[in-house]
Amino acid sequence: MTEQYSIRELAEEFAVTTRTLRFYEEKGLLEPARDKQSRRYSAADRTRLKLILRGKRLGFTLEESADIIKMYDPSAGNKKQIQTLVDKIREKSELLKQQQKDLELMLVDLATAEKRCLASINTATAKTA
Amino acid sequence: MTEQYSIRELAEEFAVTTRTLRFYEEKGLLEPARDKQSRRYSAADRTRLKLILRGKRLGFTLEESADIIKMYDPSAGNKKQIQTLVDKIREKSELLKQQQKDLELMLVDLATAEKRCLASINTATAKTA
DNA sequence: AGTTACGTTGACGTTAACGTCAACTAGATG
DNA sequence: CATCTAGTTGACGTTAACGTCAACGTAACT
Repeated sequence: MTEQYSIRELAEEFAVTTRTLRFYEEKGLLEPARDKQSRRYSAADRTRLKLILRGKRLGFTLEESADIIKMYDPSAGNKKQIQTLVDKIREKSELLKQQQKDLELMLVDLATAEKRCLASINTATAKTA
Repeated sequence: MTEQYSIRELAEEFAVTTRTLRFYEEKGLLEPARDKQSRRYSAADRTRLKLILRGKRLGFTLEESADIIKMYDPSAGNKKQIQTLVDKIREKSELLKQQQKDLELMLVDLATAEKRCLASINTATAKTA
């Protein structure tokens, strides 16, 4: 069957515009086949889109997402290229760990802030009551 | 004592440019005092900058960071405003949790990719040896 | 007085990631 | 046949977050 998707199907599924999908193609992040004129997206394209959007949610640029996606490609170049990739992966991991720390801190802060807000509401209500 | 910082001191400490600090001020994120002409940053300004940069690392826009910083302000408005803030906090928390999931997934993926790369290097070395 | 260091306010330039037309094609349908 | 409904390719517009001058102030050395 090798599932196929029209540009609109894929766009709707991931809540992006068709313009976005064409833009990603321009940037070399997607390479859909063609049915005459129209683009036909494969399951692989769908996966790549998923990875791109996950990268976006984490604040990666498209170029960075492209790099990350390349890491999934088993046909990576020669020894030096591979080593470079490994180094990049290590860098990314460090960054991600930092982000996790930041996230935890912020979650704690937000929880504290929420408690303060709720307390403030109660006080206000008590006063008015 | 109430520590004070010049624009350059603060910029260097956080590895940003002075332009960035002035830009944040334009956007209402910082409000340094003035010594004649020059800006004098307080410990509070320093903390806000820290929060802004933490937000940046997590992919928040400056406006979003501004909102988050407001949550730290105990003098938050009336009941409705406070409730709105609480709602925002909840939304943020959900987003952050999603990010954590994304991060974990990506870290797993990167680890797998690294193993593949290393294996690939070994194979290549074995061949050449 | 000259220059060196640090600061200031405009104001225009830049990049990423799309948005938003316009003008066109190709197939399906009343 | 006309008119939807998807799709296409330009090409210019937009926003955020600064970068990059230019032209100037001031305070301290030397």
